[in-house]
Amino acid sequence: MSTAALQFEDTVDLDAPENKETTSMTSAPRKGRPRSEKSRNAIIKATNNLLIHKSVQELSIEAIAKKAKVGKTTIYRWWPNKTAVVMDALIAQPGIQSPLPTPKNNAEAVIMQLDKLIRLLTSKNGETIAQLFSEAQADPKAQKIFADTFLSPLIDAIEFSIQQGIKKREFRASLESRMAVDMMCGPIFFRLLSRPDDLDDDFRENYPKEAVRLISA
Amino acid sequence: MSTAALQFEDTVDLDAPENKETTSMTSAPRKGRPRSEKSRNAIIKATNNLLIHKSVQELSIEAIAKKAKVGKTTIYRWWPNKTAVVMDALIAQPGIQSPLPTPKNNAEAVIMQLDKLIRLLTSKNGETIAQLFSEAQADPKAQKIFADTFLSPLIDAIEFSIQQGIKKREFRASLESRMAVDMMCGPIFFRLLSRPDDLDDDFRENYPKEAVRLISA
Amino acid sequence: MSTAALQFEDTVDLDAPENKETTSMTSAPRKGRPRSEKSRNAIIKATNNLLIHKSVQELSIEAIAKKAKVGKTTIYRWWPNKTAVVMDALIAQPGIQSPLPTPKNNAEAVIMQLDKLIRLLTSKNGETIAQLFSEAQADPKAQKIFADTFLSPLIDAIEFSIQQGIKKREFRASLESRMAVDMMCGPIFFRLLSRPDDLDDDFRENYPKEAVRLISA
Amino acid sequence: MSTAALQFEDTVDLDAPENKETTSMTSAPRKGRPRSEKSRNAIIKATNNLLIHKSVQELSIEAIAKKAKVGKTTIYRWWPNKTAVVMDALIAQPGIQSPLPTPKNNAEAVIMQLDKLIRLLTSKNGETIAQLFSEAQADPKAQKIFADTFLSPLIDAIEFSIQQGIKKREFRASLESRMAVDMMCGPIFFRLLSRPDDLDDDFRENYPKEAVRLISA
DNA sequence: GGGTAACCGAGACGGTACGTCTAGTCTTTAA
DNA sequence: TTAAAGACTAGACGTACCGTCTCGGTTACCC
Repeated sequence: MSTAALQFEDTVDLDAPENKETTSMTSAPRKGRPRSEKSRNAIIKATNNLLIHKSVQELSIEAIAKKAKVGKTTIYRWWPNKTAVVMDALIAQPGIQSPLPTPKNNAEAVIMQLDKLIRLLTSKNGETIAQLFSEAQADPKAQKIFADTFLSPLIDAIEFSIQQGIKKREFRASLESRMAVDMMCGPIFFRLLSRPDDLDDDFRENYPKEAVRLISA
Repeated sequence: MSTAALQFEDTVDLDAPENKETTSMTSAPRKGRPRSEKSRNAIIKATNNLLIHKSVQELSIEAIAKKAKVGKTTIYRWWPNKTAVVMDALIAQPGIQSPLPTPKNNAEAVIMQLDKLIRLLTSKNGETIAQLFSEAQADPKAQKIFADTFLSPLIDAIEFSIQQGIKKREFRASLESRMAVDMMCGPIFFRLLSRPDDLDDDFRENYPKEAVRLISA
Repeated sequence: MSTAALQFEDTVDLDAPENKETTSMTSAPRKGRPRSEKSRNAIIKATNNLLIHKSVQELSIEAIAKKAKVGKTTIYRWWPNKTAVVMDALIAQPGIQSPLPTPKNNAEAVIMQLDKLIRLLTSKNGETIAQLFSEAQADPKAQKIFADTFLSPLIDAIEFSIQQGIKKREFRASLESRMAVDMMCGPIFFRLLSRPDDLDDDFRENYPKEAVRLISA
Repeated sequence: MSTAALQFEDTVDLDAPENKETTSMTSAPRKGRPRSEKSRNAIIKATNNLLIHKSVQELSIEAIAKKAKVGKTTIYRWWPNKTAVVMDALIAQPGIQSPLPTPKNNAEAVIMQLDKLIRLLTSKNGETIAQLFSEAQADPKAQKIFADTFLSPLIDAIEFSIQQGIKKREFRASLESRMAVDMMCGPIFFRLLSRPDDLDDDFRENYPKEAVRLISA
């Protein structure tokens, strides 16, 4: 999904999926009227606008269609459900994917990645992401979309750094990388979901260092 | 909320709240027809039965009322929302609260508490709890209910153990107890929500010890 | 529309119109891509197949297009509406038009025409015709198509016979031919629409004679 | 359904049906909130208002609900389909049922009944009735409703007069009453459906007499 | 022991959104 | 150049629930 080699240039690489439903990269000479890019943009924009004042749960496909001046069918044609639309809308926002500066070692890499994650979840989209994460719980389809589009790229990158760190003896050799990832990211998401207000500057300042110290050799 | 002194006898004490909305323990000689305990039980039972085949999100007040042969109004009179009903239904299940044996030190206490938490989330109710946690994201009222009824008792108990541990020099002095709690519990919930299948015996075996080791002095 | 002279050779002449929208008989070397006869046949066939299980009202252009594996536009380009398509599909069925034997007088002519009409409406297409007649009520365009293609040829022929009969003193002189036609055909259609089951052999046997007797001198 | 004895006082007796879906005549102590008569009236009124500018086909349940400020469910709860609503709306209009003066014989009775029928079909509701008649073709449920509510009362009354007339030797003895009814009513409905504009004063003046003459002894 | 107050079930109410379907139009590529 | 394919906007369909309301009835307490 996300090539580790690219991690610091396009860590979260949310636009990579090449999801055949939403993008047509195939050069097959498609017949008929092509998908309207204008409609797609209108839908994404409308969704983002509505998300400013509403929660994901309150959001309705109907409202998006109305605001985007688009037929409901057009939305259902290209996205399987609300979660998928919101996901795409989220990704389309500028600043979601920003490259990280090159770190001097893997500890610093992880710290930077955690810091970035916290920043992301603290931003005005944090709440939306939390809601998406939640929404996904009950719907395996949505869960897969969330995992593929958002969670995996993020986690894979961190895992890669940790694996590198273990190899280079920066981190403890006894570490299982997957559990290490959970230990790094878990607390952040737990705060997001349980006490989002405590996801503050103070936390962003201290947590990454503290966390990385725990796994350092 | 939950007195720390009781932690090992009734740690999770989910039935304690005496929420004035759901129970009337006040001995004030209320007028009128008293609440029908039969109806309450029917509702709880119906909810639990429905939860076997449906997710919390799929569950509807209407369906509960129908199954319990109860008027919708009766549900709305006693519970503010679906989350509250499900919560009560969950608590009513046997085996949710079980006292823990007395630990020989605070490290062991935390390990036992984490183990218990994992067991709880791995049980057949784990999924329901995850869904409740999620559902709560969009609705502050539900969030408060979930926190008060489930999360706080649990976390407070762990925090108490950690504080004790810090005081007794079992745990690192530099620790902020709140963050330590997040570090202990976060990874568990993160797995629950992101890769519930990895919340397995192996994890239950290893994680608590590993986690506690990290904060030990 | 239908020349009276042809009445007994091709009374109902449903395929006569040479409607420029539906057929291209002009030998002018039309430019551009020629109309696909394959598509036309597929549409007609699909329509007839769908009519076996569905009423005209339940039939949709969309369904026809899908079944015929044809774009909706292709249908819209060649037929103004559903009624027109169904009409063409009906006509394409074999056995709709059959010439009548030469009658010995106008009374017999009318009887034969009524008998033929009843046979037509009793056949497996009778129901479809009734539905077309109905469908036309709400849509003037459809009404015109139905009248031109089906009703007028039929009625004109009967009216012609009646006019001849009046002239030859076979029928009462006081008769207004238009009203006489209504009196002949009305009861048949009324039964068709109100109690189609009563449009039976018995009726076909007795009605035409009875009706003609009423207008005979 | 319609007692013949009442024919001239309440010939069409459209409000008789005592349809269990729409009226509750049973003295059973009904549970639950009773049906809102206010809503029922609002729906009927809205339907009639909309029918002024729209055809039955153009009419939508949604539009009725909106105009009547009523939930769609409320309409679906009490009427099986659009046809039924329109039927009830039609009946509710004043002047639909008007008693006829006492006739001096059965011939005059039939003439008066035919005249009334033509008047009814010529009135501003004529078009709606034609559309209902049509709409009913494809839907057996609607057909039954139309027959029971509108057609039967009307036809039964005429048939009764004809039967009386036959008994009293006013009409030909060879007549089968059912066919006679079709012969009387068929032409009227045929004109209504095929050339409604010809359903004019002239026709109303002449047809009934002409028709009755045909069946007179 | 009658009155009264709060409960109970049932179920109708006005609404909102769902996901599907169809109509008729518009915009491409293929013939 | 036109045909054909298929995406487009628009909006109705009938269903499911929401949270509220209004019934007739029941069950306690309080005078």
